[in-house]
Amino acid sequence: MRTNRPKISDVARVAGVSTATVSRVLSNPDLVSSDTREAVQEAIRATGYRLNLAARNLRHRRTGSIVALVPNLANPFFSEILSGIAAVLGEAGYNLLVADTCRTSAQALIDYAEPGRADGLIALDGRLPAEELKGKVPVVVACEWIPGLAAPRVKIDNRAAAGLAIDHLVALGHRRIGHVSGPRGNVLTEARIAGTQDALAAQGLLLAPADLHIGDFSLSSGREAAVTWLAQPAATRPTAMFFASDPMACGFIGEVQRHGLKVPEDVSVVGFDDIELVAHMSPPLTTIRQPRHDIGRLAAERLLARLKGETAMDDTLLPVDLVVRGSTAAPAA
Amino acid sequence: MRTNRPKISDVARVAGVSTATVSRVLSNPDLVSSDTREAVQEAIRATGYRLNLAARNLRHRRTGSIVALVPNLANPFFSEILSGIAAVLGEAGYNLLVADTCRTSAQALIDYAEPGRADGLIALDGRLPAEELKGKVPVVVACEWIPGLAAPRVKIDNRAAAGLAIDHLVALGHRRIGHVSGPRGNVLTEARIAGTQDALAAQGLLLAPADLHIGDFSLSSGREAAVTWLAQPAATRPTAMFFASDPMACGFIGEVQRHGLKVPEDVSVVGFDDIELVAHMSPPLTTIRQPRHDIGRLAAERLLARLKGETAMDDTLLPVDLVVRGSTAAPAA
DNA sequence: ACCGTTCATGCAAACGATTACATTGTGCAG
DNA sequence: CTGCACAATGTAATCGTTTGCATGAACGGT
Repeated sequence: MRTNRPKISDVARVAGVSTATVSRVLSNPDLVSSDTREAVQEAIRATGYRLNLAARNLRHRRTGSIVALVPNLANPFFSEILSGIAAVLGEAGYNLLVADTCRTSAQALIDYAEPGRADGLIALDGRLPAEELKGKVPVVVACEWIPGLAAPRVKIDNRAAAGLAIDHLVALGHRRIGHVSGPRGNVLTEARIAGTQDALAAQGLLLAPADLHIGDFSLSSGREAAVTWLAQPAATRPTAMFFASDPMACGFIGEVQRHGLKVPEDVSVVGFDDIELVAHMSPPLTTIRQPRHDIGRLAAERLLARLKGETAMDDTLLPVDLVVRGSTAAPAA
Repeated sequence: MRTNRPKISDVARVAGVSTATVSRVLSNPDLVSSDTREAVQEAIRATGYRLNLAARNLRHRRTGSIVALVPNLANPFFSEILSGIAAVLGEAGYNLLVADTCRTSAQALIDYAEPGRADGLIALDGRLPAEELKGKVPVVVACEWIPGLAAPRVKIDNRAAAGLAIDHLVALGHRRIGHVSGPRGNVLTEARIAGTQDALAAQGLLLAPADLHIGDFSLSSGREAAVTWLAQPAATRPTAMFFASDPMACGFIGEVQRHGLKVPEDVSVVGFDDIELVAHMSPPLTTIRQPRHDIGRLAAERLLARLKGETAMDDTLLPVDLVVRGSTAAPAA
């Protein structure tokens, strides 16, 4: 570490003023006369001075960073949300700290919520312990939510989104529709299962227990669902499947095609998320589009507003679209 | 901001010792007798004391964070590298700061390299200005590299990787092979074009100017390459295409299929990166696998080693594999 | 009984900025 | 000419830790 980095007192000496004046030039230029201001700025240039953020933060009792807790950094779904968060925070002069909740110890995660570590926290993971987050830095939850935690939430209406998918399939003529969910215990999983059941019920249909597969959002769990589905007699298995994530839908389609069946002729498929690639597969995937970048942006904006004193705790619900592409069609006669 | 957060002096008062002793319990427990140590720990518990990192960092003249500069956070390719970086840094007790180079002003990016902001920097973007990074925090470059910057690099052998792809296609019997590259000015672009040309030359073949498409790694640029390719007379256009990224290969395949042609029957396709989804498309994509997670891990480890005093600046080259799947076959007779 | 070690602890000065308060100088009204 | 308001600057305390140095107690060897 260079020990010779110029500090504010060096600038002060060169400019022939006190450190207070230099500091004022830096953070409140109007308070100093234009003559001195220019002399100080010249001295800053001459010395190559750069502000030490740690010192400023200590004095201001803030850190200038926001931490985002992400369930899985490698998942493109989350990275696009992060991108939205980063855009807003960068503009506002905040640093973005990220931590992968699946690779970090529980204690370390809670420590991120300590003031002194970050000024605020955006949780993209609903499985964080509500109790441990109370009384620490302001929190906003995006996508998922944390039961029992009083924090603004930015998300979509998952039940309604599932309804869109089911209604589309029913309108095409499907009567037996299966669902591949996320892992048990995930709040999205429950909301989307409930939405599926509701929408089916509204049409006088039922989600048979055998047609509900518990997955984990990953490609391979979609493939496993395909194996089970393929093992059922063709006459009685669902003619359409609704997946709680696009990767699962892709895994399913890949496996089904490998067995010589065709999508959508032999089975219709609806995904969830609309990640970029699925529009270019064959068949292109019908799916529910989530405005991921906006979710990130809004979550960051809500958090910044809270840091400025806003106290509203209400949820923000973003609209979703059903994007109809080639993976859905009327069932075979 | 709670003003009543207990500080080290509160703990000291409760425990009946000096602040120095409390500090030693925290960072160097062996220096204090077990009696006092326990008293202090009890006082810490009683007061609910939590260390203020900003203060410690100020004193230690370090920040405890590493910043990663990513060209595009939303790109799954980078997010998996980030995941590797996060894994290593988290374990070592460092924070991971991320910034999106395409959404951040040039000055702001350079500021990240200031000591006081972060202790080190991992650049995933080769277009950062080498001059501006000199004399600041230690840097490691991953995937890409920055010409003129003396920093360890962690990457793959891009020329050799391109060679693997070309050799595979030639071995299948292809004689006219096209290449869709990344954007001009990107170091990977040049290396992969050179590798393609070298490998073709070694087989007595040539990359015709008309068969080199300049893309930008995105899906849509792959689709544009398909439009151009489709417009060429079927008899004389390339029978195989090598892409500098998987998304471009997907965009190409999607467009070609939409026009009723088949992969690999009508054209063989090789991608680059092996992102997770492409194994499940139809046809599954033949591609070059990059060990993304390992690239991230190694880059982080190299940086930590530099922070501990290691001075070696040599490059780390990671092995790549050709993953042969269904998108390549012998050309039609 | 004396003295040099060693061990445990305290005192106070850093780390590098910000800012409440004090001080000085200037202009202007009375 | 006096006094007051205000603008520009300086002085020094502060943010919460860490750590070099000093101190004093305990101990063992002679």
